[in-house]
Amino acid sequence: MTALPSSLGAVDPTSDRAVFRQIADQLREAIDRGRFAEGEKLPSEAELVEHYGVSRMTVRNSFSMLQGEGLVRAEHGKGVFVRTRPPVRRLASDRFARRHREQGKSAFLVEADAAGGYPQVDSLEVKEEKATRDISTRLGGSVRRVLVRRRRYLLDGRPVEFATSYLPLDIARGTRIAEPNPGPGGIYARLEELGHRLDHFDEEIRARMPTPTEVKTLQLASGVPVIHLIRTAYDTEKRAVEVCDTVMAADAYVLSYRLPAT
Amino acid sequence: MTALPSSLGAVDPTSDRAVFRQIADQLREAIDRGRFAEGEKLPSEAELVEHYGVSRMTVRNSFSMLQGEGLVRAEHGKGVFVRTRPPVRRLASDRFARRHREQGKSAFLVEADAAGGYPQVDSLEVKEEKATRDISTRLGGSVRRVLVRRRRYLLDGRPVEFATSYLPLDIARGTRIAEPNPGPGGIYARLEELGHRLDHFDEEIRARMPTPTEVKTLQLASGVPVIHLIRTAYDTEKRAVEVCDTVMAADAYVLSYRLPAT
DNA sequence: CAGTGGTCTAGACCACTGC
DNA sequence: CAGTGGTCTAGACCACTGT
Repeated sequence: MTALPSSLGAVDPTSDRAVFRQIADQLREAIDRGRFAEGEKLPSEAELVEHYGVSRMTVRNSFSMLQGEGLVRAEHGKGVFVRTRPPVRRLASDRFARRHREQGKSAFLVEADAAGGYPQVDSLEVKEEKATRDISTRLGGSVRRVLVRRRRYLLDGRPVEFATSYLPLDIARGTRIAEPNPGPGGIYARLEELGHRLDHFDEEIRARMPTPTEVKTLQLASGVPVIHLIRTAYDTEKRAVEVCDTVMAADAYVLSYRLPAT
Repeated sequence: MTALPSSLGAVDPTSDRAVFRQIADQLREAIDRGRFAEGEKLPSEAELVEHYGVSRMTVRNSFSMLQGEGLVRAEHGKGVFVRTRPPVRRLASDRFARRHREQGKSAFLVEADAAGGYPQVDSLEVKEEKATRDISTRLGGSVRRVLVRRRRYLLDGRPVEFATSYLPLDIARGTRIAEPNPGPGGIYARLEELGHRLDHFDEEIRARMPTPTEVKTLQLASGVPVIHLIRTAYDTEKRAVEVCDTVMAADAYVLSYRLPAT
């Protein structure tokens, strides 16, 4: 018996529960009980191999489970660590309020202010494209080509959100919206200046596991889902003037909405 | 060379990209391109072992990746299949509208109507408990004990949602709310009859990987996250009258909200 | 350098499925 | 029964980390 820094028990090879699951159970419980603190290193694979008297694959299989649950992260050459919860951004339902736009603040800045982090925007791309069927439908059905604005948002240097906006060409072409920097208050402020007074936004929310591309772009740890939000902006004439497709690292966000009871 | 039903290529063992990742990439691309349709069986482990000339562990590692991404599911003794997308429930932001309550419909029934599925509720538990700090805070801070209502919702026989409601005892004790079946229109209808006219709801939304308990309760496939929604109901006197903690299978839901632009 | 996790092999036995 | 995935062993070599 090695004297592990923790008090992990033994496994029962005759149990119905697979050995690697038993080991994962014990580690998970130890983490939940605070036996291993956030950011702390778990016993190495070699230590667990010796402690439990199993092969390395079995131990790795256990770690693999815990990674899939988002409980731990492995660092090559260093060890396996209990995942720390990153600071979250709370998206309030007033984040598109006109008073913010009139103060020259874009929605992302409003949120960053609230979170107290340092906001950045990068990998900006602005171009014209053919609208997909879905985007065309959301924009009212008759839109063929759109202005596309892609950008990635970072908070304190960490990528947290990847967003793509689609606007009908007859609205956006040749305006400040078609420039990389749309100016104070963001594109919603520009839309209102162009006479499209905003009435409301519809937001659709899904959650799923990220694609490999999203894992790269958002530098996601394994076991972290993404929140996929599709927002459509409507002006007071009931016209859809923008669709924004956003993918967010789920561990960095809490969305917040207020619903009327009437 | 075996003649696989698909046209999967070869792998480059000298590449920087690990062999099991290359295999996963090829399978993922084949799936994305529709080379394997939804619900279709992928080549067996043995077939891929022979096709790529690698060991079984390497192939299993590839499958493991795709499972983590929610792309495929393995069925013991049958094979590995492309995951089918279940019908989703769209939760509209008017699901708590008074007009529905007045028609005797609970929110879940309203949604099920819209989705066209067959709704069920099971594992109902109603009891009094000590409030956690978090629940107490959400209910205004001074609440010690609460009435707790736990239930699981099923759609067409599949568990999709697990919900727990917390209500202050001075409101709920001795009323129909404390009974397993609260009657037509659900507990919100009873609250209004008791004089707590509802004003609005605040909803907090998170997404994360499920705990092992949630995997069991919701019969979740691997690679499926959960949406965690915490709703607080307020009456017209600004009092929090209920907190509802809901965990949903993310592949079965699209949440939908309308935000004012003002 | 020693210690860590990342990848891979070549087997083995088991449990589940469908014929 | 043959075919499938589930689990496990006992090695091997590699790349990355910190001293």
